This record gives sequence, structure tokens and C-alpha cells, in this order.
Amino acid sequence: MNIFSIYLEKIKQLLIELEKSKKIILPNNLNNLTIELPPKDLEGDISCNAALVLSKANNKKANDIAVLLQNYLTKRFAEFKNISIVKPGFLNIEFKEEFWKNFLIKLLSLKENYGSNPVHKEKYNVEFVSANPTGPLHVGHCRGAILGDVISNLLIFNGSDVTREYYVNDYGNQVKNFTISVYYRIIEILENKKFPENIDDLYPGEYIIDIAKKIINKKIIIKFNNLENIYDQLRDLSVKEAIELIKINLKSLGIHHNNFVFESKLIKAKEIQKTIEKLKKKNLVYLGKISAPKFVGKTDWTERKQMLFKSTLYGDDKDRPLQKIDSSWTYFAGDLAYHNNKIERKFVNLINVLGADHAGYIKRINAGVNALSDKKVKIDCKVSQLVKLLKNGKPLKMSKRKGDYVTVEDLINEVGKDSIRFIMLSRSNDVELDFDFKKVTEKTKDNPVFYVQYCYARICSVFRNLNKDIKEEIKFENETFHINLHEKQIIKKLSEWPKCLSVSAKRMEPHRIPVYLYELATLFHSYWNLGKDNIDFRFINNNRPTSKTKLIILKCISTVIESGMNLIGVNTPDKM
RNA sequence: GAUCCCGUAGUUAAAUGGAUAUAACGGAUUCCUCCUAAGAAUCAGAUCUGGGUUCGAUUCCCGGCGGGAUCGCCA
Repeated sequence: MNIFSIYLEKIKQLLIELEKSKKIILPNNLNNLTIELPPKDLEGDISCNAALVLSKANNKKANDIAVLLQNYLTKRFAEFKNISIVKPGFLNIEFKEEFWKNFLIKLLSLKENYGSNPVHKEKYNVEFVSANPTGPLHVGHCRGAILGDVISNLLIFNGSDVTREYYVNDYGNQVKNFTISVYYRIIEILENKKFPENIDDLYPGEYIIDIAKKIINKKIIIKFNNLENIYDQLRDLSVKEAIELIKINLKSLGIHHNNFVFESKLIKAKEIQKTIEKLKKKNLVYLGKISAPKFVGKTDWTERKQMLFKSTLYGDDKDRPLQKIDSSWTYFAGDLAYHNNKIERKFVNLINVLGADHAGYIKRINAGVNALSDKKVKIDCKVSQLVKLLKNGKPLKMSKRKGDYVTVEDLINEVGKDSIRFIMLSRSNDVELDFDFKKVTEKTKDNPVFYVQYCYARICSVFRNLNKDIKEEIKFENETFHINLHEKQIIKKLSEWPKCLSVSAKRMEPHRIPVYLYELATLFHSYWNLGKDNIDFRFINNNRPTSKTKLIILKCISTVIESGMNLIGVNTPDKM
């Protein structure tokens, strides 16, 4: 029930009819026609730019067309109480109170489904996190993880079919270094040989010791004296432990993937060869040379002939190598196979959530998907920018080498899942984010999570004080429906909720949800405080019973807050 | 050098191409006998720059300037 899109359609229809009866001339298309909320201090509940859009085609001033349209609109829509024309030609429409009454009744009946904009069901694959299986997640992964999770929630809320997927890179060099690190820790424990801290690329973190202990205790491998002999087995065991750690992190963030796809399995099943054959048939693979990267400080480039994918044909900056010098596959080759695998599983929409450091990878993977699917499968890569961790305004330094980076576990223990999710989502994913430990643990207005939760808790408290169950249905009978200006403002805000969600989903920008919820909470807190100056504004008043209108407005606010918080995966406690 | 992201009050941000650019923090001034002051009210303060598209540009396009990230046979 999105009143903006409903009236957009209705008015569009009217305009088409007016053209048929030769009253007006329409431009080539009506794509610019919009229905929006008028600016704060102007009268009107919705605002339409029809006159501005029609002005040119009719060769008339927008204002004159507005006068004309004002007439037709008044005749057509009985629910319009008043239409005013505001320069330069906006039509600001005010609804009758009856309209808003029906609106609230409808909202109540839709409950948590209010705001859903059902689309025709499509198969989505959302790939996110996909951190290397070499240890627990750190804060950088966290933002992307939450972004992917909420994008999935939004798609599901609008009726799409979503698979949340994690791609496990359990094949390349980093996993090799990780396995060797575990090996050295095992030897350290069993034979008292010190871990070689001086070797670069090894993982020195504490958690490696825990993994080593677990593997020793499992007694699947008995003899550790020859790494070569046990390598494959040890790698599999180590990766398994690392994934367990990652899954624990994800779970405590409230995230659950439906599917884990292992690079090693794709390789075993010869999917890379298969994918490259497919590209060869399309004439997109050749032996050639690529130029050295042009940036300062790198001079050790040796040119050589190698197997390349013609990604430039699909918009990439240069063609990309598929094989390393030892003729093993590059990471990209594996990823092509993985994306081909997604295509073969009949997903028509692929969404990849990447960290900022992988942004340079987008063009080539887009090229790959377009080539492999003949441009039939849509791929959309979302990048989550960096998170700057602060404590009291000072940056926290992180270094993976020393193993002293802030883990997700640390973060959750200190500030809690709800704050992490809300704050990480409250900025556009394209913008760097400051995350201040101190601020998010404060229970004040400075902490937006608290502020929104408090709004919900306050509404619950009213119902408690009235001995009513907030979950119980409320129905209008024959009570008079009258709303004041503050209430009207809140109801108008509530009417924007479906629009907020529709834009969030369409553009995959979940940050709009926390922003909206914060604004709604602000309106509510102001409304609440009116009762301080004027007893008549209190929800609970000993002189008279609480009006049903007020109860219904409160209930509607709580419904939207609850459903919004559900979408972003944040709790709404009844009491705080 | 190239690619991607960003540039809005002192600070951090918001704004499907709309109207008087929205908030918060910080600053100034108020309000606790009152359903949760863990809160609310009032004031001052901003679109980096040059073009273009448009009835209309913070938003879209092109060029500067500034900040960040990335570049490979790492993943």
C-alpha cells in the first residue's frame, strides 16, 4: 500500500484520458511524473509535478496547466479535500480525514507486511562475506556481511527468492600459508620448536594455536613429522576449523548463509576447464602478453605469453590472465568457474558484496558473467567502503601481522550485535564509516540505535500502563476520528515507509532504513513530549479514556519500527 | 599513471532531477511535582570549482582541484 505509487498510477491514467479527449498534449513519456511528500512547512499531503512535466509539450506556463488539472483532479477524486497550486506549478493535494482513517486501518490489517512492494518472483544469488578461510572475521568483513544480509532481507520482503551464498577460497596461496602456520604451531606444541615469527606471510595469531590444539586432539592425523605427506589432510582440517570460527562470528551477528561453495570442489570437478572451454568456444581466450601495471615503485615486471581472457570486449581495462607461471589457475579463473556455476544453477540476478579493496575486480567479473551468460544474467557488485574504528575519537590501529586486529568477537562483546548492525547500516555503503566504540555503547540520544529502540519501548509502556496487550488487534468502531497537526505529520511519515523500502530495495541501499526509522522516532519523541506542556496531549490521562485514534497511531508507529528493525536485524525490546 | 568511491553548516552525515537543502554532535538559551529527562523546545550556521543537459541540478554528463581505496602470475 504505497500511496505515492498508487496516486502516481491514478493520475497518470487521468492524464492519458485527458489526452484522448484532446484536453491536453502529453510529452513523449511520463517518466518524470512524480508524487512526493511536499516540503515540511507547506500544506498538502502529497505533491504532484504534472503541470511542470506537461508545460513544454503544451507550450503553456506550468501554472496555467496546474489550474486546468486542479479542476479535473477535484472532479475525479472524492478523497481530495483541497488542491493548492504552489509556484512554480506544483499541485499540493490534501486528503480528507476519512482517507487517513482508512489508511491507518489498512496499515493495521497489513501488520508487518506493510511496506512490502511485491515484485514478480525472481531468483537471486547474494554472495557476501566470502572471507578467506584462514581465521575469524575482522571488523572490515563485518560491514559487508551486514550489508549482504540486509539486501537479502529486503529482496525477500518484496517477494524474491534469495540464496545467501559464501564462496570459500580454500585453494590458493593464502590457505597454503595458513596451513603451514597451523603446522608450525602443532610442531611447537608437540616438539617444543618455536614458531618461526620471522617468516613473512605466515599467520602468527593466537587463534592458530587453538586450531592446532584441536587438530592434535582429533587424532585424525597421528604423525606430523612430514608436512608434505599430510598436507592435503591438514589443509582440509585447518580450513574446516577456520570456517567454524567464521560461522560462529556470523551467527553472533545474526547472519546465516544458505550455501557454502568451495573453490577446491569446483577445481576437483574440473569446472575451471569446463568454463574456459566455454569461453574458448566464444573465441574469448587467447595466448598473449599484457603490459605491466603502471604505477610507481614497481619495476620487477617480466612480460611473458600466457592464457588470457578477452575481458576488454566486455568493458574491462585489460585482458586478464587465467594461468599462473606454474600453469596452475589464477584466482580469477576459479572465480569465473564459480560464476559460471551460479549461472548454471539458473540464477538470473547475481549480487556480489565486496570490500573496498576488491573494487578494482568488478569490471573483470562483470565481463566474465556477461560473456558466460551472453549478457542474460544480471550481475551487480556492491562495494562496502572502509570502516574506521575509533575509541573516544582516536583511531584504533590494526595490524594483521601482529595478529592484534579487532575481531568481530571483540566488537560484539563490547558493543553488542544491535549497535553494530544499526551503525554499520546507517551510512551509505559507498561512504567510509567512522565507528566509535564509546558512542555506540552510550544510552543517549547520540546513539541512534538506542533512540529508535527507546521509541518502541515507550509505546509498549503506554500499552502496559493501560493494561492492554500491544499485540492485540485494535478496531475502529464508530468513534470519531480526529487528528491534530502532530499526528498528521506522523501519519504522513508512516505513509512514506513503503516508498523508503521500495527505493532501498531498488537501489540496494539499506542505509535508508535506519535513517527513516530515526526520523520516525524523532517525530514520536516530540509527540510524546507535547504531554509535558499540555495534559491534553498525554496518552494516559486520568480525566478521560485514551482515544482510540491515539492508540491506533501508536500501534502503527510500533508496527513500522518493529518491521524496520526486523529487516535490518536489530531487536526491539519492550522495556529498556 | 590508470580505475573506483567520496567532496553539503565548525564536525559527522541525509536528500527517486523539485519548492525555503534535512538532521545529529559541538556552541548559545530554556524545560524535571508530569504516562521512562535514557527525553524535549528555541537560535546561529552549508551544497569544492568551471562548463553542459533540463522548465528546474546537491543529484545526471564532461573538465579541473582536494581526500581515500585499488593496480600484479595475492585472494
